[in-house]
Amino acid sequence: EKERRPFIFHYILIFSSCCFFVRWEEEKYEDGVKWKFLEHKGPYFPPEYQPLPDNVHFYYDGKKVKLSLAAEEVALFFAQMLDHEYTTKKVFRENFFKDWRKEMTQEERLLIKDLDKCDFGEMHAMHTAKVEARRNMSKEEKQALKEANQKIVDEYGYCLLDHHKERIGNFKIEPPGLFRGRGEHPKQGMLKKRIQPEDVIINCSKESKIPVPPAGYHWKEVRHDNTVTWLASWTENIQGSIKYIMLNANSKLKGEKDWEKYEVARKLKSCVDGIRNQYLLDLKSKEMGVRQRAVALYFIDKLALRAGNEKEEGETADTVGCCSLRVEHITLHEQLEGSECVVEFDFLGKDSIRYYNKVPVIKKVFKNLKLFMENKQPGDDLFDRLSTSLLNKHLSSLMPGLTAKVFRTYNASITLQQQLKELTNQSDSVAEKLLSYNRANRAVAILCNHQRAPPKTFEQSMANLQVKIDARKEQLSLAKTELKQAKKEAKAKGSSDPKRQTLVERKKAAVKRCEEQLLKMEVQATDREENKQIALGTSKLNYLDPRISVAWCKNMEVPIEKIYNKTQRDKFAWAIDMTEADFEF
DNA sequence: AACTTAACTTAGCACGGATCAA
DNA sequence: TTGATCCGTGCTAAGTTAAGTT
Repeated sequence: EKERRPFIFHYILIFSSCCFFVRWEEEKYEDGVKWKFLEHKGPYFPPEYQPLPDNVHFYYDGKKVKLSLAAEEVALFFAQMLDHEYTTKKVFRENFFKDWRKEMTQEERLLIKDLDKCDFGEMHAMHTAKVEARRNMSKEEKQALKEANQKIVDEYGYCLLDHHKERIGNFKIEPPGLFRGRGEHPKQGMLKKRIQPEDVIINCSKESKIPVPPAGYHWKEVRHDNTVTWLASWTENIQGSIKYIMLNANSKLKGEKDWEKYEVARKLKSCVDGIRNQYLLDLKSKEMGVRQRAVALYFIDKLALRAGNEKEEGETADTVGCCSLRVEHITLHEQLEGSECVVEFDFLGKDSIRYYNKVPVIKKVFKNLKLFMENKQPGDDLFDRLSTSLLNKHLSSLMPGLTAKVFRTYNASITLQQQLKELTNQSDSVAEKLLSYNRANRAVAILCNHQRAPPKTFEQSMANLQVKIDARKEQLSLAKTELKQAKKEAKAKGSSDPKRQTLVERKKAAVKRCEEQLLKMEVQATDREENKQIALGTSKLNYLDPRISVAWCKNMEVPIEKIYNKTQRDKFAWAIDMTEADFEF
């Protein structure tokens, strides 16, 4: 099936409408309507549980125990994870054991009372062997497996939305297993239950071919709601939240939404000065709530903090964003490392990623913070008169569509644009330009605190690269000597011998190629070192207006493939198609 | 409730060295 | 000796699903 991008046409109409007054409005549906026709095959269910073979056993207190099917399945979830740190954590083990016991028969429950007496060794070994066997499959077997998977994608991976075939993002029902919460999650280790067709709501057009549930089962519900974009949903048993099956990022619906997001952020660019002036004035307000709002906004704008919704205690890991900061998360320094009025932040943000930063702030903010912290305990809210809904309500009154996260998008994108301007030179090589691009990207990732665990093999791979660089240096000096030699010989015998001349040319080319390769590797080493703990992908995919990158590529004559891989080019197809070199965010 | 953002896990693939046939 | 191909390693891309925002 050929790719298609109808929404690009749509955008072009919107844009050209400024100049030509094209009647593009007809393209749009009435408010809230996302589609007129939606047809799909429903979600793909994970395979049924396969009981243990007869030669694999579970032992309790040294004795062989044949578990019931349900208990065995859950035991295997744990056994499979034995290599993982999770299974050493107290909370994880306790949650697992509690939920496992719920799956046991009365008899099993009476016997199995202590997780420490459980021996999952054979089950774990079986799992490891399976992983190994899979790795060692023959080419033919791998090919067969690949084809089988492709068949599933072909059948379940696409839907028909308003006459167009669209890729679905996640068409598979999440398989059962043990919940892997991030950070100190109070529910880690709990049993994430198997989803049955009876749990699944299907959303599609009335007049479409309704997806058929697996034989012998029924859907929970089939509905026809064209004001939402999801194709199927179910409620997950850990938090009781709803999971959705939605379209791929390269779809019209997602692409349009993405484009809108950046348009809102660009609108903020045009009024951010006024908004900044306003919150600077608000720092002096008589109303405490307004002052707290102003300080929070100052942080969100300056530091690109997330909004920070309140969270239910005991349901999730203890993490915070701006509005939910507590007194214990900041330390005030009148004087620190040569700066005045420094705020030291130390808290766990989304995914329990630590945010640590020392930031000089203006006096008024500093004074307000002191005031907010007066007579409070470490565990008290810093902004006790503020919530994300209050903050967002205020923001939307300043500009339609403005919310806290728009500042993150805006500051990320504007930073990229500035950094690219500052760091890149037309005369640089492509490798150097790419290093500059990555550095600009990195500045954004640091601003947004996008971290990653350093790769396990980091040190080794840096060392390997260094070895290669040294080898190339050697090669280069050799090539240079050879060039000198060739030149000498060419001169000595006079320029009449064309063979000598071509040899000189060839040696020159070799030196140049060698130099280029060396530079490329040295640049790569620098880039990798600087990127050790920084994740560039998140900002690239979610915060940086792709049109900035596309325009930069055009200006710098860098092929777009150098900065966006296939998936990213698909997702940003709209930007790649519409953006001219003179685009400005 | 619906949707975006996020890091982690796994799959797949490119690359370079080893091995083998011609 | 040379070119082809095999094979393991290490990295990137894709997939997964948790955790945010509105």
